Amino acid sequence: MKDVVSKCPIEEVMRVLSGRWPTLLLYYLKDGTKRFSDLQRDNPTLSHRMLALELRKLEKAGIIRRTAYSGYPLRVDYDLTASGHTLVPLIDALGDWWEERAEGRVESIETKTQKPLIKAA
Amino acid sequence: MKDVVSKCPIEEVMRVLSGRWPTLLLYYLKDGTKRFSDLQRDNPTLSHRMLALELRKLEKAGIIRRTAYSGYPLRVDYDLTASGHTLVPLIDALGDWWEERAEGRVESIETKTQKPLIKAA
DNA sequence: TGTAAATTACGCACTATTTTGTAACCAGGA
DNA sequence: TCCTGGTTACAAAATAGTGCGTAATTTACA
Repeated sequence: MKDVVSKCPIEEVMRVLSGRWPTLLLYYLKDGTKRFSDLQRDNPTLSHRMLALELRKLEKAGIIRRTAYSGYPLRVDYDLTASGHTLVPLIDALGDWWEERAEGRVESIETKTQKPLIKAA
Repeated sequence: MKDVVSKCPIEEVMRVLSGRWPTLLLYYLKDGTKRFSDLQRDNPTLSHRMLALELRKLEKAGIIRRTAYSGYPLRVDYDLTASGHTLVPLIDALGDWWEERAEGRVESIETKTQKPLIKAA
């Protein structure tokens, strides 16, 4: 992650979408506006720190929009931008691809050491 | 990464595609068969060990195929499976999406601390 | 009436966990 | 012995979790 200038758009999208949370958040948000605390409740295994970090990242990437209201008890809304909405079907397509290619597969993605198959030349 | 059974296909694809290397390797391989050493040469910033690990992961995910030949200076070929090939355009779509949404943007993805905007309720 | 407590969305410092890099080693064949 | 592809052990680095602090206003309660 030393490269400041990355030439490839794919590398850049992946930098934003990599990890467990970005796509998950995308999914919680695609149905409408949510508050920080909603997202926390929706996913208890995501720490508030991570949530804040991921939300910022997605915001900078122009995928979500953050709206803060002055007043107490404090309130901040998050929702998808237009860009964010166009992203959803692309991610869906990946999910569909996975399911198709997973037909009949039982192997998990766990990395176990395995003996390589040897084919003759 | 405690979840052994992940319900969501999107979560699973992202587990495979997350990080710098998977999509990159996909790109090096989409033009045809490559050997381990080719891939090493193509991307010098990717360590020997990482290359081996990523290749295994992609293989288990059914994206690439590994073919080992018994014979002299040892030789192993990698190429995309049929599934792998159908994945390429989906990743391309993400790249295109990024470029479109990036129009006119100068902001990098660097995470700087920034004061939140306050809107009135 | 005064004051303490609760509320919400984080920031910060510190720790734990995971991922990645380094380097050394291994196996099989000419 | 050298070569290729790969593994293992250990170190370094990146990433994620924990828990406290805070702001400004309302509510709780003696």
